[in-house]
Amino acid sequence: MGRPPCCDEKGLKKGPWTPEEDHKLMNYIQKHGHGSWRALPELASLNRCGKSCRLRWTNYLRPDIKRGKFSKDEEQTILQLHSILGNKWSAIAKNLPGRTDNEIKNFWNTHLRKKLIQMGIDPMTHRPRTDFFTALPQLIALVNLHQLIEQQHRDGHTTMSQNDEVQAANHQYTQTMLQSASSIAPNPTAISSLNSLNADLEQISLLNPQHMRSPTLLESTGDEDLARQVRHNQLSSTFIDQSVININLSSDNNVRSSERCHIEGESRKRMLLSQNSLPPLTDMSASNHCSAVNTSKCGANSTLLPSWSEILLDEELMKEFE
DNA sequence: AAACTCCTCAACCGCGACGCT
DNA sequence: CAGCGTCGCGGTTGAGGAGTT
Repeated sequence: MGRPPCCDEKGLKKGPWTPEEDHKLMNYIQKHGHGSWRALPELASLNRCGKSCRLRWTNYLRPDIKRGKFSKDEEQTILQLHSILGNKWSAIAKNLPGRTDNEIKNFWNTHLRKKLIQMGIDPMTHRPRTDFFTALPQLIALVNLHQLIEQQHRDGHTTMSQNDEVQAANHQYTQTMLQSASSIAPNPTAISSLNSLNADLEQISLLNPQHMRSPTLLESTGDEDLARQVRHNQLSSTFIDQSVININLSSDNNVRSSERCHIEGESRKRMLLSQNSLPPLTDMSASNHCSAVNTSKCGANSTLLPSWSEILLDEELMKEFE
């Protein structure tokens, strides 16, 4: 059986709308309202199907549509709502006045999704990806870079530059990632290659004990920039460790959820980070306390634990935390 | 300048939900 | 309750513009 595509009947026009068609549709709806979309094309003298008219109106011609680039605030709202609602574009659009579900969907697919992937965050779960093997080339490049720095060091540079120290801090982070990856490696070959890489890293660390300094110690000796970098890396290491041991914080989150709904978004994020409390790595869509229903009660910006994407894509917050 | 690739976004398609009879 | 019509949603496509070689 199956339903015939609506535009196939009567040879109705498809494809891009002309200014004349737009004008007809706008005029008709402004005078009469859209009424039945099915009946509208004939009444408005348009050789289009009702569906096409509805889409053109809701996504393009509606007078309250906001066009142009998405602001940082809008971006953060989309991230937050997507972490709760998933691909419920129309529900997300309800919290962004003037934006259509189609526009948000396009923005997500062309910008935000890619951005999250680049940052190592799974765009569906909003959690750091645990498939470390896809990141191995970058890790190896980091090791190579470090070896280059080592070489320079041995060649007579007795003090490390700021950049060297930052690289060293990155190295410490890399090492933690590799240790974590080893423990979840899916097969013996992968474990072996990771162990070998990790052994190399340990060698490098032994040669350069500064790399393993604590941020507190670094601060006390005046290396505040490096201390910040190390702290940043330790934050990253923390979530990787969490992923490995798969801590399920969902029940705890459920208890605290209603309180969190009342805390304003930004201060909430800062508070959580200052307490060294991080979002869970398990699936939030299932564990999350503030469902779509609660979202409407609490408002778009103050409902939930921040997701990883919210934290990591909030440039201001990350600057502060570093 | 031409050819090619990549990216964006308007529009389409198919399906499920819902309301009416 | 079943059948039908309509609407709205989410996934996907492809035209055309932008950028690169």
